[in-house]
Amino acid sequence: MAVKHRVSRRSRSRSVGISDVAAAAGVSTASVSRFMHDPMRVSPKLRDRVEAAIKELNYIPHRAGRALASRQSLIVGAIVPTLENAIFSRQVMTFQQNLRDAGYTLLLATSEYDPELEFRQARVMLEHGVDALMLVGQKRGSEFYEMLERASIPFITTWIYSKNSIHPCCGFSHETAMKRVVDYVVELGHRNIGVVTGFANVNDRVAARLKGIRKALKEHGLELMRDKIAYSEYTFDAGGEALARLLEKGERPTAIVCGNDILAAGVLTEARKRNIKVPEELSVMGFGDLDIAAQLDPPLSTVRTPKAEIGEAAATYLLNSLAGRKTESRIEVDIKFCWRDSFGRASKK
Amino acid sequence: MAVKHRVSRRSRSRSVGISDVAAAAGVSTASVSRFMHDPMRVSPKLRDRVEAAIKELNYIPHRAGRALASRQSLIVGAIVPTLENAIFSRQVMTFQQNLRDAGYTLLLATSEYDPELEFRQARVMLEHGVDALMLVGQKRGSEFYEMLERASIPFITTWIYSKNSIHPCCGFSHETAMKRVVDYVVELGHRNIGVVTGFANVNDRVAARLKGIRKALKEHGLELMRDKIAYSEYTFDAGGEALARLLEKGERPTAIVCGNDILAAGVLTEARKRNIKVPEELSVMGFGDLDIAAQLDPPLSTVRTPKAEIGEAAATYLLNSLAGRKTESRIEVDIKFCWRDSFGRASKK
DNA sequence: TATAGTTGTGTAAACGCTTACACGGTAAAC
DNA sequence: GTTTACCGTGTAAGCGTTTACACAACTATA
Repeated sequence: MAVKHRVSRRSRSRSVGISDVAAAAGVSTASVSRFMHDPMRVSPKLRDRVEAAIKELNYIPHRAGRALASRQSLIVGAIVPTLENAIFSRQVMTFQQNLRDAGYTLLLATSEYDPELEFRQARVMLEHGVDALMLVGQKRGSEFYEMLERASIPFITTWIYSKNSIHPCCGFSHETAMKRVVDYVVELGHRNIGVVTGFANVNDRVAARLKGIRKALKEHGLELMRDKIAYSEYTFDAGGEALARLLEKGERPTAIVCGNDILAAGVLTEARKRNIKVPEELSVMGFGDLDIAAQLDPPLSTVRTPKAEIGEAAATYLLNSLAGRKTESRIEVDIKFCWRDSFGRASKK
Repeated sequence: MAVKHRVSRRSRSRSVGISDVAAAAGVSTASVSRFMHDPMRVSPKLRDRVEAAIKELNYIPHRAGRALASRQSLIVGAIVPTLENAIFSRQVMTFQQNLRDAGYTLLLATSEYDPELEFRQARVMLEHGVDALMLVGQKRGSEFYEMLERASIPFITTWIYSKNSIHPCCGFSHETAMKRVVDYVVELGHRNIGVVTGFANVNDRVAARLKGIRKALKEHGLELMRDKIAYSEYTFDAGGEALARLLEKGERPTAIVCGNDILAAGVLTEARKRNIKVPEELSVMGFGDLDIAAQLDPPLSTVRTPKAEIGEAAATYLLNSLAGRKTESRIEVDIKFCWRDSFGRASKK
């Protein structure tokens, strides 16, 4: 004969729940739930009553409850190295917009190029029950992919493409891109080429670009000497310093190929400081095509990468997977070579 | 005599839950829960068994369950207008890092400067049960703030500051900042000043800056004529076009004050295109101090805003509130005026 | 008129956690 | 040797949803 009486056991105030709405409208919670998902599934009479009750109570459904019961959170995760690089912030923005239009919300984390941190963040995302996950690059330990496997959620790796990639991917071949750049650079008469790049050990895209450079040079009977490579952080100043280091050693290159536009801009500034004429004495090539590239003086030659397209394609792939639609899991996007004034023929000595 | 037997009613496979771990370790779910939160609260023997079971089963706790039971999601939301503007991406990045270090995860949305969209996104965030929320600016309908009030979660508005702000805020006074800029501009001899700015109707910061400009001019007996203002989208090209419009009308200004660095960069490019010498014939002032400002030619004068600091302070405020610590809810950050080569004395005719 | 669908609704179990409360066992205090 | 306190653990209710199932009230069909 135990009379169950509800005691507020917590200090925190109970919020308005579906059962309150149901009570107020004089219907069952099931009906309210059905109304929330598709108002047309309930009778007009009931519809009005529920609608009124919801308004009256300022009811806001709680998705944690839904997530638990329906086993989907309507949250999608993304982990990118940083938002300071515009290529990623652009990608994330587009990604988010596409998710939102499909009713999903974005859970975002940055890895700061730290694999361990990336792993921890991915775990947290799984704890939050993300329905899908977007990542950057593919280089990570097997335990990472095993974890994703166990969670059995769709995921995609971005800024990377290979037609026989094991994992879903969306991007382009950095190796091929850079090879084509260097092919053309050599064609323009450059033989002494310097490289300013990010650190290859933490980043598979950097490594792939270097590989492309080496490959192109080799085909032309050239070689990339160790002292022609300057590794650098992704900042303007570091880019400038990298050029400085390159200039200290041996004969001055006639062309500098950079890992991204930030570095290239730094190189440009440093060259100006040193009164080295670009492109007459030194040609400079960027990578990525940030919006600023065309605003620099001289306008920077670079490789245009479709940041927004990658974000959108990644979202589309994941949404398709979630909806059970079959889609291509290896998506190649187009890049475009933008030859602007910062790059010219090799100066004849 | 109804024997309850568990039937898998769903196609989706049940994931490993706390009760599985409890069963495997031969303890109660309560103990597992206690272990998860503070391993030292359970005996060593139990600790080992639970630990083993967790590893064995690859148990990943499900935060939706926790959120429901404990009434906190460990998620914090942020809504910014866009990530394309580096000031916001920088802010968001720092915000996220600080949250992460405190065990929270970031739910991110963009409003695209659309109040209605911002409202919808905020609602979704509340549905997701965010524990706190970061916003940009203060201009929004009362129903927005009422909704937050009802949810009774801490929130903060950023990029805005006033010592008698109703809402918690973190930023600086755009009005004062711009007034000081223009005070100095006038001091440098400029009388004919053009303004290139974003659209004021959607954005309280833009409006405040314009107010500051007007105030400064008025104090010096000057007035901002309508045909000296060019409204523009936040892109390089639009900034250039805005300058073009300004130049079409009346006497050419000796100085252009811009609402942000993107616009200023566009102005710089357009001036170069037109062979207008900066700063000899035309001085240009930006706002915000993006990293690129110093890389432009000539280096852009601008107002340095502490993007990262705002993100961090916002996170700190919210985390303090969540922890029940008292903190200042109106946070003013410092700005700095960077006078570089793009700005000089007014040319004497 | 009897039968088979169809439609709309309610009931109640489940989702994976947390936590108030109860309880037994050991240690400390008397 | 009793009393008191504390500590570690288990029990079970509850957090706010969804959804399988049952069932009643219709409508269409034979």
